Amino acid sequence: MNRYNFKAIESKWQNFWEKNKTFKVKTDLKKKKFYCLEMFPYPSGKIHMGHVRNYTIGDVLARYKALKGYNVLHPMGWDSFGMPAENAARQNNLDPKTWTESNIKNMKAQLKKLGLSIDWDREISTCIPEYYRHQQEFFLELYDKGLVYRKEQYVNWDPVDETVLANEQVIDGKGWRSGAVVERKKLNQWFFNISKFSQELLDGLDNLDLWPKKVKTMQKNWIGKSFGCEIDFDVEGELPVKNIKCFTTRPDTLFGFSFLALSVDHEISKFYQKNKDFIKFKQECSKTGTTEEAIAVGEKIGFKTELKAINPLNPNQKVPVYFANFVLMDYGFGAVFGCPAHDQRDFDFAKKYNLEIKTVVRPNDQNDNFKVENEAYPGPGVLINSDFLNGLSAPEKSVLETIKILEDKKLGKKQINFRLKDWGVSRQRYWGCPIPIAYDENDNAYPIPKSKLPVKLPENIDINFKGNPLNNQNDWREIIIDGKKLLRETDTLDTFVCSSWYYLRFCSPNETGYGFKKEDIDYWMPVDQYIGGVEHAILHLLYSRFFMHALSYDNDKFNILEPFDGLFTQGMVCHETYKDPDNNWISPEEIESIDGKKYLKKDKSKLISVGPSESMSKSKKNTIDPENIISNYGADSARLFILSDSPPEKDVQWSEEGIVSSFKFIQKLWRLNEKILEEINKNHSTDFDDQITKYTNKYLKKVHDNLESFSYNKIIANLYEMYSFLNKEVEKVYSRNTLVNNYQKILIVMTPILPHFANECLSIIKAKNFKWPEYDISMLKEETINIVIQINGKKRGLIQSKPNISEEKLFEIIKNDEKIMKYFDQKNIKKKIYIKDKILNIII
RNA sequence: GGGCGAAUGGCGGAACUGGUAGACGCGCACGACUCAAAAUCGUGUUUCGCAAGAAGUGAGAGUUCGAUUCUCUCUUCGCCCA
Repeated sequence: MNRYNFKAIESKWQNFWEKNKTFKVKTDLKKKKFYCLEMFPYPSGKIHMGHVRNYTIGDVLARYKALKGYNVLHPMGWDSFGMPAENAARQNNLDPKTWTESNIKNMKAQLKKLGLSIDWDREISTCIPEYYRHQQEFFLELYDKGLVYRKEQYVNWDPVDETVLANEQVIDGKGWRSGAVVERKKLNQWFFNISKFSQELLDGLDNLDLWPKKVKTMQKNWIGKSFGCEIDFDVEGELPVKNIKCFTTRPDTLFGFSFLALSVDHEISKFYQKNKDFIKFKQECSKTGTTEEAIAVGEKIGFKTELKAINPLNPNQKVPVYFANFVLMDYGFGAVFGCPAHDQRDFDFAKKYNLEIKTVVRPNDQNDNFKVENEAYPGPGVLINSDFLNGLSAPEKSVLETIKILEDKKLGKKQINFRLKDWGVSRQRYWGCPIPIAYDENDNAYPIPKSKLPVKLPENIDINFKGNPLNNQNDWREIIIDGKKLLRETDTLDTFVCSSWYYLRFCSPNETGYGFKKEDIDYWMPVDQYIGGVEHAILHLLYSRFFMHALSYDNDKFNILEPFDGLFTQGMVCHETYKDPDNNWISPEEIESIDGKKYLKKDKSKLISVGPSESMSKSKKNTIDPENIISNYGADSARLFILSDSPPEKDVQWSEEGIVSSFKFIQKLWRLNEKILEEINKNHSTDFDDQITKYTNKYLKKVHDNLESFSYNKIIANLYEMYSFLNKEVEKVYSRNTLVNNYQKILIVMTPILPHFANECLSIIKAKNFKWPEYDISMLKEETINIVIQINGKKRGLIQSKPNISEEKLFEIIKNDEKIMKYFDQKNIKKKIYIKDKILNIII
């Protein structure tokens, strides 16, 4: 008996697929298509277990759909612009391009060893001019449509990386990569007008039935539609200001009004430009970040103006107007009215400046004497101390009612507000897609004519230049357009722009005239199944959706609004963490077990403590290198293990025992294969043929159902069950044809998971041109069924019977069953509940 | 603080629309093979109990003939937002 030689067989099949271009596809209108896409990787150097999981899940689906007869587009590419390349280049004193290219080469070789069914002829890389030139074209298209604009804005500035960070890249007030405390800085930036599509992006979610609910909720919250009211406050004072506009979601709390707060960038600030105290105050404000979190957590500070604001519902009430650090210019109108009793920020502010705190909402279970004391009460309830609004239930009724009153008196109007802000796409970085814009000496922007695209990144730059090396490239910066001497933009595009349309490029990877060919995207788009990590739930997915809206806008030749029909978010790969007595992280490869419980460092020096299983990360050293796993156990073992046990959407625990047992199981399957090959040549009978055919049918149905519902872990369980059935049964003599037929079907449905092993076995039994075997519904009927007998809902027995048995007949059988009859006396039966062929519950 | 989700043996996890809880795997125990070990194969494995039996799906209630599944309250954990 031969041991299964995975090394020889896996490389044999990988070479076969490559040589025959098995997975190469073309646009073919006669065939139904399936576009299976996994999020493309950043070429960081090596693949990690997360990639193995992501691409295995996708590959199972792609191979399944191909066998089902679909024309399957399953491509792979590289999200190859971005900061790590620049950082690595600085460290190793080489250029980002060289570093990136060599990483791609390595990772491609690693991915090939996984045996993925990828059409490598469609490989793309976002950092090459053939890709990003089309991105520049899109940028100019959006520019022409008015969806791109430039404005000066405060940004989150990372002083270490010398770059701008998106709000979501700021974590606890610090840069997500550098960890430096983030500052506020005003810079000229390019923006995509994503907020123009807020409502459309929100509505679109309702039709994405094949997206996880969780992701849709997250996007909904991110877009943040709120319903409220715009109120015009009259003001008095020495400044030439008559009124101030505010947006509020709680106009019903107007009677609790005790101050009005302005953003330091509010136009009224122009009257204070020379006031030293104000300048100092403004500086103080810039120390708090721009995130909503930083504002909520940070201390609330204010600068009192000489203005007084008048309560529109109570003209006798006049309250002070402040500049305050918790008011942002880009939300609402940069002005809010303060109601301390029912908003925590306002409460903190009022406490600090000794302002009135008037309770105007009481919780439903309190009486009208309720008073806010130590913290604001933002919850629902009933309006009190509010004159003609008293008694209204808050917030639903009271908000609507108040808006109506304000509208009638022409003091305000209903308004919808979104939290979603425009997408700042400028990055002060070298390794990104150049923005195709140049400026004259007055800083007027000129788009680079399309005939001059691509704007190529200069090579041979001085990567050690502090800040953005492009600022140092004078030869490159200068450009003459229409006889005018201009200077190029040196900011590059956020890499999220590159990944916002790459799935279109996969449809026509070699098209030179434009980013894609219409007939290709008409055929392939949308992506039928998109698979990736949940960490991209908001940004990447929202930006991609926006990009399609933006391309479709004012364009009758492009009408894709939603790029991803189905979305699946897989869980992370976790591993136990290890520490030595000095509290240093220790990698799993450096330790060994003494008795299965205690661990020592391999040099026997130190006892290791075992920590909780956490998602694999370099910093905690709990990573497992897929390359070692593949060379020790083979790609099929790795695929089998990564799919087994945990459902794909949940985190999976990596364990040494697990991968070893997957490896052993493939060896078992191989021995079974040899056994079957022997049996095929033995005497033939047809006595048992029905039995194996029926079993195979049931198995096919289970695998099919589990494939369709992404329950890949259950397919592995089915596979184990199938093994033990066949291993026991195969020695019964089956007729040759029946055995081969059924075995072939079993092997075919194995190919998505164990492509090398199953294809090898299929070729041994000379199976050719096979398709996905459909199960036969008529063969799924059971001949004997089990009926549970319950007394008062408790299981007391099990009756085997033919299907379709009547209650009377069943009861006749029970009467002769002592084991059941001892539990009750027939005279005491109150009621019998019979669910046909399933259960009989006798109530006594 | 808000939103969403989860909780089932020693562990990962099954259980279709309410109908045999614990499939399958890991681990563990015992047995076979072996001088021995590894590998392999077989048997067993929710808990208590010799057994008959009883209890049992985070806790508590409710609906139901019947609840892991539905409803309410609570606890813990995870993720996202703040």
